[in-house]
Amino acid sequence: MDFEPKITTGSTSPIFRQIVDQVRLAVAHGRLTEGNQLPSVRALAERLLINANTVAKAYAELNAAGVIDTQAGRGVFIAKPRQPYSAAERRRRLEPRLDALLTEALHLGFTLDQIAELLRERARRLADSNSSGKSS
Amino acid sequence: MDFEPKITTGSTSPIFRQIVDQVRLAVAHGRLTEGNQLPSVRALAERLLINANTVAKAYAELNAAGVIDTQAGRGVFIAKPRQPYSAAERRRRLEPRLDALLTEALHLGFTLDQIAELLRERARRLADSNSSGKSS
Amino acid sequence: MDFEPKITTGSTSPIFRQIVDQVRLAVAHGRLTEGNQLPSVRALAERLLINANTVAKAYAELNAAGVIDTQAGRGVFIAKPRQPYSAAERRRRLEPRLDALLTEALHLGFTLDQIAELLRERARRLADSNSSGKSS
Amino acid sequence: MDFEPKITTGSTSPIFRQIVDQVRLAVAHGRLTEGNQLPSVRALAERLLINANTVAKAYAELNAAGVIDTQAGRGVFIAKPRQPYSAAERRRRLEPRLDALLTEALHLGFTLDQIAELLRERARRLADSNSSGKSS
DNA sequence: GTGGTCTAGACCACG
DNA sequence: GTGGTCTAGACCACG
Repeated sequence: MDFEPKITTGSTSPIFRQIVDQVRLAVAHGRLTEGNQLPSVRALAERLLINANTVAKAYAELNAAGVIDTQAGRGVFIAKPRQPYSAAERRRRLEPRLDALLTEALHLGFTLDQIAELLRERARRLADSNSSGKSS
Repeated sequence: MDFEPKITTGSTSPIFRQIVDQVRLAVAHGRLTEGNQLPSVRALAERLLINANTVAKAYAELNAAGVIDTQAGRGVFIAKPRQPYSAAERRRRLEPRLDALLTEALHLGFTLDQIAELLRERARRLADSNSSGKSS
Repeated sequence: MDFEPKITTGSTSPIFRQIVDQVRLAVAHGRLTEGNQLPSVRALAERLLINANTVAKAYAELNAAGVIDTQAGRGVFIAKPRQPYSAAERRRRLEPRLDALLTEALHLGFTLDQIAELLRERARRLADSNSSGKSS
Repeated sequence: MDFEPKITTGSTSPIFRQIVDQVRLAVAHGRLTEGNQLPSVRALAERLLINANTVAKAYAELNAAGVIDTQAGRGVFIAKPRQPYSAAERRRRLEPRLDALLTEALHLGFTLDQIAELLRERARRLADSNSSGKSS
């Protein structure tokens, strides 16, 4: 319940998406695991100084994606990890994001090999922070 | 002037972004170099059967990014390449996007090796679709 | 575009769900097929005398489920049929609905065999209305 | 009085509905018959470790449906079975639910035979979980 | 014109 | 107290 997302109001990505991404990241890092309770819609809205509907929208998306279980009247909990999409759908969902990343990285002047190496480096960092609990 | 972007009206990404990305990719791949002329806003809009405002918006973004020079009354040209960012700055800009991609991909159930392989596959496809599409 | 859902404001199921179900049913019946355009968010909201956000919520769910493709600035279209969920996830999603139906039907006094027979009968009706275009 | 519903707090369906459904199923299956006594609101709430209001709400619905008789100061009993609906009325009530289930299932990619098979499987499971769960 | 995001606030269902 | 639905209305992105 001490989950504390940070949002940036003037950012490129919408507030509800920042919440979704941070919950996913926290799950990927192992900071949130099955059964952990998230703050209530209203509590998180107050803490972040945003509208409760915005939090509700983020939670609805996480719910649809099977990341959290929402229990009306009880609260919001991290769900048992599952893999809802078919192999084809998973590729379908990842490819546009890969294309966007590639376009951006190539234009920044990175070569494909550099991008792949950076990717592995970030993945290691992710794995480390996962096992050691927290690192910066 | 024979630059011929391909746009997909039924795509997820906005038309203006497809144009921006394809110009940037062509520059990154060396298919468009300093001084090359691009079609005028109106010419490109007519050829692609899209709204002239959409092309204008794409060109405006490319102008602001220093990728092209719009010379009133003369035409639109690829600008002198500039590398305004230091190596550290380039990494700083790319890393959050890499992290977001990794989180999403790992969440979808892909392994790091699968992600790297898909990345190379998409890079091949992006290069192919851009180089083979020069004539109309 | 002549898609005309009927909603009941005092009903048990929320308005946005009624819209979702009717689009799905129309697709199942073959009355809506790939590429067909749906009314815009605002147009449908005006026609049904409901708030645009309610229609937007229905469309967002259909979008997430891959039933429609939403193109900002262009409109809403029936997507190419696809099967986004894994086999396990499909069962996971169907079972609670089967349980609810069984409970209701058994309490109404139907036997399991009667339920199964009724199910086939409704499926035939669905198939018929699909091939003949429209029936009551 | 040895009626012992099983509730799952982490479930999708509300607790009060789980109680209602289990009483209805037990009646439909003949495991509870006219005159059988159910635990009092408080007793059941304590046994299930849930709020007494939740049990009260379930009993209220069962009362309204004529499934149970609450006799103030005496207890809660299974009512005389009544079959208030004509055959036509029963079908009229079930069909829209069958149609909704079919639409959803076909949309998920199940064939009619698969749906029928799953239906029987769930019916077996519902019967088992109810009959084998009589003692605490 | 199209859809997307967000706020403010009401009302309901569930516990 | 918990989350869910809906309205009314502002503002933004895209074409």
